[in-house]
Amino acid sequence: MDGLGNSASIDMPTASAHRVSSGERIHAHERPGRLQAALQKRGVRLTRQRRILLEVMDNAERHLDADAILERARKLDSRVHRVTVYRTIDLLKRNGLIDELDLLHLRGGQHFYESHGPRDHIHVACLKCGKVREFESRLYEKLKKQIEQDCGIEITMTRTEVGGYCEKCRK
Amino acid sequence: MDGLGNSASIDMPTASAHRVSSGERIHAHERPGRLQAALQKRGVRLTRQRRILLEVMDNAERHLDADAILERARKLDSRVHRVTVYRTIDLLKRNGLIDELDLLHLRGGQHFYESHGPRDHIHVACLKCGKVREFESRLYEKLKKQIEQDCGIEITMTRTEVGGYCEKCRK
DNA sequence: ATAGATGCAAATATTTTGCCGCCAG
DNA sequence: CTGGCGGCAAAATATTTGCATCTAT
Repeated sequence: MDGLGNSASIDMPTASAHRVSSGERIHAHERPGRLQAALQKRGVRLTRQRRILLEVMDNAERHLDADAILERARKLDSRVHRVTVYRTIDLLKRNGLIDELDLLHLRGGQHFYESHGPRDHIHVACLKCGKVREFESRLYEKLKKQIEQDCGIEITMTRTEVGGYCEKCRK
Repeated sequence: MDGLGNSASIDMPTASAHRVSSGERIHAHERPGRLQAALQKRGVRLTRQRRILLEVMDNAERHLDADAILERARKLDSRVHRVTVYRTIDLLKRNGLIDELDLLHLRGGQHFYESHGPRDHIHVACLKCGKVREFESRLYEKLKKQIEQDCGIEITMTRTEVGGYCEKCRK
């Protein structure tokens, strides 16, 4: 049941941060921190709170919003301020290191972030149970090429979010 | 320069509402109002303010946010309240008559709305000049079918937003 | 030493809610 | 007539900004 599409079931964000850890293939960054390395290479100043925030985002197994990031960061070091979370998110966005998602605003108006790897993917959400999974497809890559050609645009970011009812929730 | 892809250049939302009126093919609802007709058929009560709001949305040549809708509505009848705009948007969403877009939050956190026709389309935005155009493609339809199959989901809504730099802005 | 980062408080921006009087059907 | 609808004020949610202080380099 997959073929082209990769998948990773991910729980919807909740205030109570608990991982589902669906095991393998979450993404692929472990100890040193991809984000931290990237910023360092760009000569960005690495402060105590940045290190913590980057670690949180690097190790997140699901899409976190600002609030969830803050919560996790504070478990590591309570001296992290909410404003710093927003400023760090902004820094990472400006450097093109993370993607901002809305996940169809299933639970409010906030944004979710993911440290984006090399491959684009689609977010597929069940409107009933809230599960979100990621999906990659060659067709998607083809579609983007078509858009670039036909619209004469050079694409730098994409966001595809699909909502519907999953197998379980249809029964 | 088109083929599969339909296109319609649309200005980015601005406080000062002025239409670009790129002429033909904006969508396809004129006088009586597709939205109004749809609600009437469903037996929804049609109040003075609803009629106005539906007219505004039916005749919009570009994607409007709540504020722009209010502004236009007030030009027709100043007795329309902001809260009513939100409640009407909610009504239309619940009835599946409009789509909610973020347009990549090019200008803030607000949402944009469009009275959706039968065909899904992709929103392609230039990150520099802010122009948004719509794009339809058979490939997109195929992709959705693939997602339904591979993810076992029954898709009820999709949102694809693409950002990049258009021909003019690359020069 | 110093440019840039953080903390704190307050401001913004956007959307939602409670309550009560009003109007479309 | 009456139940849903709209107005108003206030709350809620999400994010940003000004300014003084601190710190990584």
